[in-house]
Order: sequence, then C-alpha cells, then structure tokens
Amino acid sequence: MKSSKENKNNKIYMKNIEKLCKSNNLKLTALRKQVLELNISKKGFVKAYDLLNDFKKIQPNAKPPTIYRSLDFLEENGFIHKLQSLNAFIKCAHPKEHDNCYFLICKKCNNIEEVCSSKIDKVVSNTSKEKNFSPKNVTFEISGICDKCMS
Amino acid sequence: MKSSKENKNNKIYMKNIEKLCKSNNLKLTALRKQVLELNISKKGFVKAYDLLNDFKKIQPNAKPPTIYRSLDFLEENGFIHKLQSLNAFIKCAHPKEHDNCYFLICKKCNNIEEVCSSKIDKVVSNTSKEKNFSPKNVTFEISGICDKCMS
DNA sequence: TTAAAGATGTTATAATATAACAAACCGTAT
DNA sequence: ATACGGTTTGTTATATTATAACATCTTTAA
Repeated sequence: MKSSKENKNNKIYMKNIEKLCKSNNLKLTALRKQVLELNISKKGFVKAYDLLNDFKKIQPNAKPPTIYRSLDFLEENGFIHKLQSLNAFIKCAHPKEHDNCYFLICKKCNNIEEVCSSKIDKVVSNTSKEKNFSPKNVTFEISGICDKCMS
Repeated sequence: MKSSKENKNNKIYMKNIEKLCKSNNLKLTALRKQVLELNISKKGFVKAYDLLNDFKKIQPNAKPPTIYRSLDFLEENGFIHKLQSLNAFIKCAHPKEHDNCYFLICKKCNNIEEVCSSKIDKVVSNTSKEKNFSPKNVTFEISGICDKCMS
C-alpha cells in the first residue's frame, strides 16, 4: 500500500518532469509518461520485464520494445538511470540538476543511493585529461552493505 | 596474425598467472587456463559467446556454463574484469596488484584502457565513509572518445 | 579408502535486449 | 485542408546474455 505522502511526492516529481520536458522541448508522450510513472511508483530499482508486466495491466498487448524505447527516451534525457551492474533502472533523484552521479547499491536490502559529488566529476575530468580522453558517459556503481544493514 | 612479440607477452602473462595461482592456492585447471588464454589472445574485450565459439574449436560440445563458470572464477580472482556497460570481459592489466580500477572505453575504436588510481580509491572510501556504506565492489566505466580517435 | 567438496558435463530454460518493418500520429509548409 | 516528412508506436520475430538443476567425474584430506 502506498502512503499518501509518497503519492504526493510522486505527483510533485511528475509535475517537475512535465515542466522540464516543456522547457527542454521534449515529447513526454502518454506512453513515456506511464512508463516513468511505473518507474517512480517503485521504491528502488526496476527490471525492464517487471515494468513490462506492470504495463500490461494497462495495455495488455504491450511488447518489450514498447518498454525499452520508453526507457531509452527517459534515460537519454536523464529522467532515469540504468544500473549496469544490475541490468535495472531507477528514477533519477535530481533530474536535470547534474551530469554524473554514482550509486551505492546495498547487496542486502537492495537499497540504492544516488550520490552526486563534484569530487567524482573532478576525478573523471582530471584523469580523462591526463589520457586525452573525451568522456561522454560515466558508469559508477559501488555495491556493498549499507548503513542500516551493517548493524 | 599474431606477432611473435605479442605471443611472448602472452606467455609471460600466463606464467605470471600460474605463479599467482600457486601462491594464492587457486586451482587454475586446464579449462580455466584455456578460457583465460582465449581472453588474453584478444586485443580488447571479449563477449562470452564469442569465447564459447572459440572454445568450441578445442572442445566442440562446450556449453555456456562451461565458459561462464570459468569466467566467474577468473573474475572472482581478479584475472579478468567484467565490463558491465558492455556485457563483456577483458583481462586484467595488473593482476593482484590493485583493488579498484576504472576503464576508459572508446566508443569508436573499442579500445579499453584500464586505469588504476589512488584518487578513485580515495573518492570511493571517503564518500562511503560519509554514508556509512561498506563498499565491496566497484564498477567504474567511462565511455567516450580516445586520444587517437579524436584527431 | 572413502566421504566430502569441488569442478565439469549436460539439458533446459530464464532473462535481457534489439532488428526490421508496418501503421499511426503530429507538426508544418503549401 | 492537405500532403509531406519525421517521429512515435505496434508487431513479429529473433538475438544475446546468463543461470538453474542435476548428473558425473576428480581431487583432497581425514
């Protein structure tokens, strides 16, 4: 069961996304919106096929490309992230507010924390410069045990 | 065609691995050794099923688990790395010499550079400490365009 | 020497993702 | 309004990546 507070936060989140899409001239179609809503309705990360199954409740003949194409759109525009080490997706905690971020992934409780830090940006840009490498996309995922699960 | 220099380097690499396995009490079976040899015989990263196809030349009825189990062994012990953003594998450039490393992945030429830096280790450990997070495994992959492909 | 653990063989299937082409939709220039 | 071009969605099929489960063989250490 979802608390009304969560519901409210999700609505605020969606409103913000809608605003961002408008100002960035992005087409948040009904489909993409629904897929994003399914994403944010989950506490943590989501698997594509779970999403597909959820989505089938709305549109029974949905197929994998339906989901994957929406996920692509959402990821390209920074509204969700793909967790490469989990083959899973999670809503962005701060859409359009930052470039790179990293994830603390708890192996026990599966909690994901999205961390944005200028230190990472610096490490990436400094070491890229050293190697004359022009970075486009950063995957930075740390798995381990979170605070709560340690005690 | 492989240059004799490469061949020589690969042999040195394998000798080193054998030594490391002995001193670490790890069982480098014939199978695992062959899979590692196939790995290092490639310039860059390798896909599991390509490896399987290569391996079938030696052992025609090899199956996916054959390969995946060897890859697991090799990865667990730090002789290869899994590139999560590519679903691919690559030999470790400095086996048993470091913990974490990251990868510069060129989207154009597919070249991979393995970088080890204490700065990353610091970023990981510092920010983990802040969050009381106990890190076990780091995935850090930067894709972009390399020096050569820029010019 | 033999039981337990570890490694490999084997069959089957699960899980993740994309290609390719058709149809519908949407903005815009005439 | 309408016809065009680009984008999105529908649909079928299949490619790619990975593991479960159980049988058999091998190694090791008591």
